[in-house]
Formats: sequence, structure tokens, C-alpha cells
Amino acid sequence: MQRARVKSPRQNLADRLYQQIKELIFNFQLLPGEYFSEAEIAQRFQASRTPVREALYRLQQEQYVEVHFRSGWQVKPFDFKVFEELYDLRILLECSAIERLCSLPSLPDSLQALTQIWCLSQDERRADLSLCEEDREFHHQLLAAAGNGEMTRIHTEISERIHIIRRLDFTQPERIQATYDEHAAILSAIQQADSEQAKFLLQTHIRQSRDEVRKITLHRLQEAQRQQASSMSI
Amino acid sequence: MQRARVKSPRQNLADRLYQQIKELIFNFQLLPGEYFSEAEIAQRFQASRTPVREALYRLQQEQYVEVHFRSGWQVKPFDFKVFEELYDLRILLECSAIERLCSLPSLPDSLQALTQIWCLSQDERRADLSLCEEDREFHHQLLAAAGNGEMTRIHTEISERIHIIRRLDFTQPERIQATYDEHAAILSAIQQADSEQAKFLLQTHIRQSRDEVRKITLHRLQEAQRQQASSMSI
DNA sequence: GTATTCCATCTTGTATACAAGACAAAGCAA
DNA sequence: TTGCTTTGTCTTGTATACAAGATGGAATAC
Repeated sequence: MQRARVKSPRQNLADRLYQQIKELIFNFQLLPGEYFSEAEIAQRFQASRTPVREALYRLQQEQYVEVHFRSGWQVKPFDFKVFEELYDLRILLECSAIERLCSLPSLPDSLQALTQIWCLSQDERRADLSLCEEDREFHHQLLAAAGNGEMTRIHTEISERIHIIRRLDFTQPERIQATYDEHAAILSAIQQADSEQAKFLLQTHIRQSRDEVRKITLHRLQEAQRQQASSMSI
Repeated sequence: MQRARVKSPRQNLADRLYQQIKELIFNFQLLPGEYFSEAEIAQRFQASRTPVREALYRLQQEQYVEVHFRSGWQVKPFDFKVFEELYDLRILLECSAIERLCSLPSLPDSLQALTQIWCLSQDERRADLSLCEEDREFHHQLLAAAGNGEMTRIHTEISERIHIIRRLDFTQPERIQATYDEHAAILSAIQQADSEQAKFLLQTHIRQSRDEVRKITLHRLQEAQRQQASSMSI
């Protein structure tokens, strides 16, 4: 008979590398479309190729990078069509969550907590970049509260993938104010169990974000690439 | 300047092992909850641990197995709650695909082709187990025709996970007849661009499949485990 | 008999060695 | 110059060696 066994008590080197390589990509230190080798990464982080490969294969499965047979790795080039698809998938998942939430007899506590963060008067609101994380948390909590673990897992995964461009949008003050307004309105509709209204608001909210991102991304991307280029020439 | 590079021209050993280990799980040669080690797998397939590990980590990301820190691997135990969640996610994705399809001016050719497979008279119908694959293909084509590649990718992934229990259901003749009828009705509704009717039929179809599976799985699972046990004792 | 400690064994995690093939630049022929 | 061949270097794919720690049973103390 088997005993219960520990479930990875500490973080592997491979896990750390996974995070660190992902950060390289998100910070545009590895640019979309750029080629690199396992040895480069291993040297940069003072590790051997084995855990680097493990991290890279994980990133490959999550669609961030791609391996070419004996010819190195490549950061997946930006594909705006894919981002649009991911946004649509997000809308689908979150609308489904809203429908579920509105059919519940009472709201879960986790959603009540969201009110304290988002339903604020103008002068109580924050405007720093950490709000981008709060925003992700808002949408994540919608899914989590709806109670379907698999949907939540998928939603988290695609939110993470969208994050790389979504972040670029979160520096504009008027967008931040709009986010506060829209989140508050969505929560209010859910509290009134008005499923149709909540879904409409959410769709508008996400589509707006999607359109904003579509507008600014090319510009910001070039900016990020220039920054990267100049920092490398120092 | 970088050249175009080949994209894995042949199948890796790791890829093959991934398939083979997955088959072990699907055939219940590795039972849900069972512990095993990398070395066992490596020896069984006459390979080294490296590609085995790569395959296992991939299976771990897809939720089939789990690694325990320095204490071996485990096939994830059956969790019926998860299967229910996956079924609900499938319904959501396929209903979304149907809505999209019904809004198109004309049906894609790939859907027309499905009619030839499913809209058959009683005596033209087949009844072998290969229909299980056709069934997956049917639902896959719905997603593919709707045109959202990411939704299709996710749908394929969860269909694969459901397949392990879905297969057990596909031996009952009356279930096969019902599948023919229901697929034909769904296609017909889509052809008439009757989104609501198609969605209703599809939901009923998938929920029925889910409920059937729920009923028989425990029985069949024990059967499969007995078979496995007896083949091992020979 | 029971609980505890210790140790041999087994497992994964990581590093390294080697093999097979892709790539690119140099050399060469026309 | 242009195109082809060759060859050396680089990259991933796979095998193996070693390290750190988990597990389980035997030995021990009581």
C-alpha cells in the first residue's frame, strides 16, 4: 500500500527558470520572433541545459515559444488574430460565469470582497500599474466564484497570454478610470442578478480593452523594442 | 538575418513516448491513482529517462499524471467532478461555435461533408467502435468550422481528456443509434440557421452522453481494472 | 509488543557527455 | 560573378552520471 507523498515542497530550478524566461519574454528582453538557444539561457541563468529545456518545453506548450529541430528556439511572433481569438474566448468564459453567478441564490463572499476594491469614489481610486494585476484578479474571481475549476484554469492560462499586450494598455489614466467604472457596474448588475445586463457590460468592457490594445500595440511594441535595443547597446 | 528553419521534420522519441504512455493510461495498463517511476517507463520502452521525463512533464501539464518530489509519478485519480466540468466546458464551446455558424451567410464545406457521414438511413449506419473517433471528429469540425483556432485547440484538449471515459460508453448499440439521430438533427438545425434549436439539441446530446457515462463508468472501470489485473497475473 | 532511530534503497532533480543533423561561411569551379 | 560543394561550428536530441532527499524496513531501546 502506498503512503501519501509530498507534492513538490519547494520550487524547482526548472520552475524558477520557467518564470524567469517568461519574464524575459514579457519584458521584451526576448523579442517576438527572436531566435535563441538553450545554451544562451543556461549561461545567462548559470544553470545546465536540463532544467532550461524543461522550462522551455513548458513554455512551448503554453504557446510562448517554439522549438525548431536542431536549429534553436524562437519566441512566437505576435499574431493579432490569436489575441482576438483569446479575447473572444475570455468573453465566452466570463459570460458563462456571470450567468452561473446570477442564478445563485446569494453571492459568494469572494465577490462581495471585490466591491470594496472597485466600487470607490474618484479620490479613493489608485492609478498605478499594480491595478493591472487587480484587474486580472477581478476577472479571475468571476470565474473562480462560478465554481468550474477547469474553466477557471483555462481562463487563467489565456489571461496570462493576453497579459503581455494588455499591460501596455494599462498606463493610460482614462482607461484606468473606465476600468473602475465598468467593474463597478458589472458587479452591481451581478448583485441584482441581472444576467443580461451584466453580460452586456462585460462584453463591452472586454471588447473595449481589446480594441484599445489593438490600436496602441504596434506603437508600444516598437517602443519596447527600441528600449530593448538601446539598453543592449550600452 | 535569420533564415526559415525546419519545424520538427520527424517525430521525436519523446513525442512517441508521450503517445505511448498516454495509451498506457487510456488502456488502463496504468490505472488511475497508480504510482510508477521514470525508470520503469524507460525500461519498458527501452529508452533513457530524458525523453521519458519530457513526455511525462507534457502529460502532467495536460492533467493526466502528477509528479511527487523525489517519490515517483502518479496517474491522476479519476475525479468525476472534473469530468462534469469538462463536459460543461465542451457544451459552452460547442454552443458558441453553433451560434457563430448559424450567423454565417453559408455553411463551410467541411460541415456539408459531415452530412454524408451522419445523415444516413438505418441500414447504412455502422456500429463499430471506430464511430467513437467519428464522433470526436464531428464535434471537432463544429469548432474548426467556427474559425476560432484557440477555442478549437482547447476543445481538442478537453475532448481528449474526456475520451478516456467516453469510450466506455460507445459500446452500447442504442447509444450509437441515438448518436446518429442527434448528430443528424443538430446538422439539420444548423443548416436551417436555427441557432436556438441547434444549441438545445447539442446540449441535450452532450448532457445525455455525460449522464450515460456517469452511470456506467464505475462499473466499466472496475471491469477494466479486473481485466488489467488478470492479464498481469498470467 | 511498541515506538523510535537508523540505514539501505529508490526516486526525482540536475549536470554533463556524446550523437545526429542544420546552418553558414569558405573554397572552388565554371 | 554565380552556383555548387565542402567543412567546421552550432543546436537540439538522447544517454548517462551524480546529488539530494523521500521511503520503508530492520534494528534497537524500552
